[in-house]
Amino acid sequence: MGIQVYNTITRTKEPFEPLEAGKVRMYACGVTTYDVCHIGHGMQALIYDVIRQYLTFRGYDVTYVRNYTDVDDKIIARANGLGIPALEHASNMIASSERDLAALGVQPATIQPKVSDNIPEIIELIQSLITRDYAYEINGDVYFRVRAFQDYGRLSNRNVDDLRSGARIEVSEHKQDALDFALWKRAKEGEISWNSPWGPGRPGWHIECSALAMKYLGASFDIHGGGKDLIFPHHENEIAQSLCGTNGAFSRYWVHNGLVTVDGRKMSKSLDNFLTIDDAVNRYYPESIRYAILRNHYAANIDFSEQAFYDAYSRLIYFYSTLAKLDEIRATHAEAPAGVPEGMNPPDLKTEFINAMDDDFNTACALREIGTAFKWINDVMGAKKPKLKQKAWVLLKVGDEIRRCAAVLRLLTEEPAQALADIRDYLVRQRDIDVNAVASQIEERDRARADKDWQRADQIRNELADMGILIMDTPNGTVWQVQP
RNA sequence: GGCGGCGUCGCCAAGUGGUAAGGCAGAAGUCUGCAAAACUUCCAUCACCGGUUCGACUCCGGUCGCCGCCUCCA
Repeated sequence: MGIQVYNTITRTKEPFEPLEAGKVRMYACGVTTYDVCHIGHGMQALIYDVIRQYLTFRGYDVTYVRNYTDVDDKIIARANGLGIPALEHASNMIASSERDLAALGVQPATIQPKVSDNIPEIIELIQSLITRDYAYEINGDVYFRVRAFQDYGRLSNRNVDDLRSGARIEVSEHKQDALDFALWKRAKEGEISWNSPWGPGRPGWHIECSALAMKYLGASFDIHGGGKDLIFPHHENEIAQSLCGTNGAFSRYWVHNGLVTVDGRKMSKSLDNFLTIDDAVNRYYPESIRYAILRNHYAANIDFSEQAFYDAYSRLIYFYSTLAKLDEIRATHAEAPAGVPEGMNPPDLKTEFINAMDDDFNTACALREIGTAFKWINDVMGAKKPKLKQKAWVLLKVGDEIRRCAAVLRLLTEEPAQALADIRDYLVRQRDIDVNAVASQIEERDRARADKDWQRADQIRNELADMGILIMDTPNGTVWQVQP
């Protein structure tokens, strides 16, 4: 059936067909770089990274642009507070954001342009809007004439008269109409500014995304994404500016991700209920955060709780433990036999994965299919029927398929033994567990077991269990994991 | 007030006009010295009330509750 995408502008799921065969051009709104990123930003970045990655997996040549809005009121205010230039502060925050996303395991976009590097393009677009009479200048400010654009409100399903009745529209004596929004803001005392045909100033919000998207992707492109909270006014305004300022169609598909909530409320700086990415990756194994995000559909809000991360740990331990067993098999059964032994029915993971992801990037269903494949491996691995020698090759093949699919989701990319050790370290730190004490307990238990002193051995195991330590006796000795 | 969305098993979470994926937790079993891990089995009728339909959790109307946007926001 091909890829289906839910398009906000039509409020339906549509077949995805890029403008240019084999190529996808996509844009996602990045962050305004005035402060460190919280996991809501991390979730947004991960979602579009995964969408990009999936489209690549499906054979498209993807160009993915994610901007940095590094010129903005809040940046200026914050920088003034710190006593440093606005762009310097923005640059610090960009660096911080890139460190955060790297730590989270999110890959950078193809192009990550900054507003401050693209002022001429912005001015040019504003100029074009003025020429076409969609914008006007007053005292060094330039505003977009909202009522001049017939289709205004189409994305967010609003009509201008409803907006007018809204109580909280900013009043400005300069605007011709309360709905009009700023394209260019005249510089105030001591503010960072650029020269323009309307005097020194800086871009308003919204215009940068239009200019950057069209500069790097063309006046018409395929996908535009962002958080649900940007639908209005940000994306609505982007559409207005872009369509009115050029002859292009701007974005064809509008994708909006859900938000991270805390106790049901949106995570945001203003509510002061945010968890920064930096804190999050220190507290939780980063992949567990990615898992916790991707087990939901991207458009759903996610309410993070400790439980969400424990669930993620359980699954990751299961996944990596299985992969670790496969690694052992690989080490001892390298050769590939002729084919699949009689009676074995390995899952066609790739097909199931594509079916799941084609349906509006349903990562929740994709993870179910990955889980099913793992279960199959464990089932076959534990079975006596085909000898390991015969089935090893098939097991490894399915394992490789799992890793290829999971990699699209930015999951299971680590070396299994290392991942298991790292997960344990995270849990050890979080629970404040004394690793040396655990080790000596286990040694003592091993001695008791060697003496067949089962009572003592079980007593120690129970003590460890009370601390949340799970003991596993394997042919290669006793290993332990922290109960998530 | 306007616009949009949500309410599915104890918890998390998919989904569909034809009698509800998956995960966590729980129960039983296989395995094990005993466990753990792994595997097997069991575990919901989809907020409420109407309507359309042969048939709705899925469509329509209403009620209740929650959330987002309309101001900066991923």
